[in-house]
Amino acid sequence: MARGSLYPLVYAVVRRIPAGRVATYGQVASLAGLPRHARLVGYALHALPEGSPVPWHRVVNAKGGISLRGDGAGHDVLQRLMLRREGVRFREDGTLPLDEFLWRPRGTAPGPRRERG
DNA sequence: CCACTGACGAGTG
DNA sequence: GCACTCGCCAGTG
Repeated sequence: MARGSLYPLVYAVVRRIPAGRVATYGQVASLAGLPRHARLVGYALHALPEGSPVPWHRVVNAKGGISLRGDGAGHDVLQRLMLRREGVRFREDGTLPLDEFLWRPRGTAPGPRRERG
């Protein structure tokens, strides 16, 4: 894959994330065919403009937390707000229980699968 | 072109 | 669980 064509791949995967679920940078990167390129995912989302059809707020780090830095626009707070509106709950630590809200596309199961609910 | 930085992840001690 | 290190690619000076 030629360099520079990675962004569209990342966006395509992020758009596949259903509401009420979250995905990690590494997971998105892997699904986009870019394993070990978690940084690229974050960088791609960083380049996303406001009003973009890409649900960037559904992407979190492997710790289930918001890694956003001080954008000055409060995007870090916005992400948590957007997720809460989708039914996602945060822990007191400010992190997310990936065991419950981690997006699990068919076939892949990066997290602990629940048996018999 | 080189060096540093940046929405990260995994391994080691 | 925390701190340190390496890897990966793109952007800026």
